[in-house]
Amino acid sequence: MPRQAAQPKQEPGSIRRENETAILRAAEEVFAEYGFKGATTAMIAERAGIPKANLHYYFPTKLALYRKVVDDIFNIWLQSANSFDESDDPVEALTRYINEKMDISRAHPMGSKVWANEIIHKAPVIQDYLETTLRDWTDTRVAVIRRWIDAGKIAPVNPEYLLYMIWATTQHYADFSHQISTLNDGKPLSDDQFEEAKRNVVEIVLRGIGATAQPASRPSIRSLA
Amino acid sequence: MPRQAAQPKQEPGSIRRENETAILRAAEEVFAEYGFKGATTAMIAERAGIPKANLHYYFPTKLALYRKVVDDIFNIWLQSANSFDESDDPVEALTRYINEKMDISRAHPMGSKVWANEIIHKAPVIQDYLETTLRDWTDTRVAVIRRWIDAGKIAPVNPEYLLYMIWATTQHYADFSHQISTLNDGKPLSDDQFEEAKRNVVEIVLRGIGATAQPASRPSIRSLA
DNA sequence: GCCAAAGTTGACTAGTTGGTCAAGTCAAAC
DNA sequence: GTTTGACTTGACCAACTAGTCAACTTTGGC
Repeated sequence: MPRQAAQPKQEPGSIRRENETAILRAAEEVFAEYGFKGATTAMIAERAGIPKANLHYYFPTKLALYRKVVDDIFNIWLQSANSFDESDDPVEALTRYINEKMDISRAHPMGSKVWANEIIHKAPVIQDYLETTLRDWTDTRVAVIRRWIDAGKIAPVNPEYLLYMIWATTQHYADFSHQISTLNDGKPLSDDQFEEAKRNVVEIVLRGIGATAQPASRPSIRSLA
Repeated sequence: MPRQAAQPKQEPGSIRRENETAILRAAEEVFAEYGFKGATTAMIAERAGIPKANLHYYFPTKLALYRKVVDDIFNIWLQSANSFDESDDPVEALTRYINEKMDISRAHPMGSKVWANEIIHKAPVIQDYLETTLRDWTDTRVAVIRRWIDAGKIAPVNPEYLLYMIWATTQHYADFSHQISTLNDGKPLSDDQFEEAKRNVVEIVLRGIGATAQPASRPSIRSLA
């Protein structure tokens, strides 16, 4: 409730934290649905239950608020990175990674939409993330996939394009959820349907790269090429 | 050149057609890059090389212009439908369809972005397309895929989720082209790279659904389930 | 050469919106 | 009970932008 006031000495920043959280939550929704330009600070303030002037007390400009939203999203994004690295077996690693990315699409659809919006609009705010963190992350995983190929564990596919397929498909369930709902009789996918979708994605990708369904270590066979 | 004037009787609408085309081309680019709200009619007019007032002579409102852009995009979209139906063999049909969708992503990336923007923003303008044309198109193709499964030509995957994977992956090359470029040393994919990406997508999807690489008619085996 | 219809355009307006500001409120510390 | 610093908020403004308009030009047909 914004109606309370400060305990600056006792619990410094507790009101601040509470209000910032409410604003950020509202901002993520509004930015996702209307884009940066389409969103208004008045909308965000209303959804957060505070006057517009109060929003500007916590976030001096619309752009600063937007940056914070994007920043939070990117950190959630990176959390899915871990799941890729927990195993050196392609079946296990990719199963985990795809499931994790699908779960993020389910749990944070707004964040995914904001991200998609950014990329479509040529990343005016996140270009540095793309060139540094995302770039490094991708390079490392491409190397891992290449090792799997060299070890004969998966078919010789292009690692980048494999990652793009995984990103595209998993994020599609967040970014295009409105289209999916419309094609699903106007109702969002149920939990059961979503689990089925996850299984399908994992299954098609794993079979698609010639990874065995069971995580078994096969003798290393060098692939042609 | 907008500097010419009318031949209303001789070639009725030729200036009109020329200017409308220039405006629509500019509008597609600007709407793709900035979204509906972020785009301004002044930007579009400038890119089309005409004064803003002239733009409003041809398209009374920004929304009317946007609708026309979206309408054109959807028609290009539907053209890829044909490629799905030209064969009843899954390998041939899906190879054709995926390649066609990839080619559209390459040739009309702006259109794809406008479409993605619309869906992310809950389709304020195209909801009727989703509920009618796209819905019908999807239902028909789902039935086709189901027949392939029943005939044992492909593995028993969920047809909807297979289509989503194909849509997501192929459109990713348009919608996320900026991210792809950034990860590709800041340069757009070359023609060779793009062809490789196409081959990878086709290969992974076909293998992923257990379709044989060579279009061969196998004896119809009923799948379990 | 004159007319009508199509096309062109600079200047204007009304509405929207990000951001400011001054006048407050509140509660703990002293 | 007064001070201090955090927080709140209605009213306001400057910038931007979709759309209008009236005066103008161009062109082909007669």
